[in-house]
Amino acid sequence: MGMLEQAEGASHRPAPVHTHPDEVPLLTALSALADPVRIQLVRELAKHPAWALSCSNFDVPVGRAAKSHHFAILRSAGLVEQRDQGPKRLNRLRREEFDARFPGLLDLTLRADETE
Amino acid sequence: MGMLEQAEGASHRPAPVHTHPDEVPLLTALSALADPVRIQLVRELAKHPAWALSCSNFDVPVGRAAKSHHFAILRSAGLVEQRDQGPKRLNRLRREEFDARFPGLLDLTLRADETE
DNA sequence: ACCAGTGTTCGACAGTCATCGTACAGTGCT
DNA sequence: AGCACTGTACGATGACTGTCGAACACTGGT
Repeated sequence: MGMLEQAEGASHRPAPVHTHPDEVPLLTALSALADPVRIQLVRELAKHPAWALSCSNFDVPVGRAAKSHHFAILRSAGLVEQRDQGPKRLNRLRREEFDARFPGLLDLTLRADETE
Repeated sequence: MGMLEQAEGASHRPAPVHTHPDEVPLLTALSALADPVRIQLVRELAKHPAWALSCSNFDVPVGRAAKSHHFAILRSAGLVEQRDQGPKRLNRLRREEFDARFPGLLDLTLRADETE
């Protein structure tokens, strides 16, 4: 069985739980971005094309457990979408959708911050 | 004894410490707004003209001590300016200055939030 | 079938934060 | 002088949160 199957691969892994930005309260969005590690994740994510990076590709000064935790928060805030491909979990920044819900907030986060 | 007298009548009270929005890191601004009580304070402040409200005029479900703490955080985030008048401490939302530093963030906070 | 790589979950821990009650300090008024 | 009002400072407390280590689960290749 070595066929190029992408639709029904009998994935025995629970799909990541997502929340659409439209269903995210403002407080949740602000809390998600009010963390240095998560800001770094979002910024690095924005520097690459969608689905280009898996979780392990991010260079943040925390272990895998904490990294997984941060991605869960970013998902529940409607900031990141994840898709499983093989053993990896590819990420995509939800630019348009999030910007439609919270106009300017993502641009603000991505912009170079002189006063840091 | 005092020779360092202020111009206006000898205020023996320490003036509130302010931080200009230009000197506020993004993380500090987001953290300041990532709190339900402070969001409420900012919104209520925006509904009245500048210097119209003293701290005790705000109807938030916390005691005076916590309220004072929240105002200190809002000051240090460049969101609120305070001025003493008599026993009261009048407040003003730093709309223009904060919006120049973090464009759109204040509008985002003040806008009615359907998904709450 | 084993194994290396990837990511999640669990328990535990330390640090931070929001809150309270109380005490304290100014201000203005009588 | 007192007194009422306003706001801050302090200490304590409970809750939340970011972090880790270890165990676990899944995938794909050897």
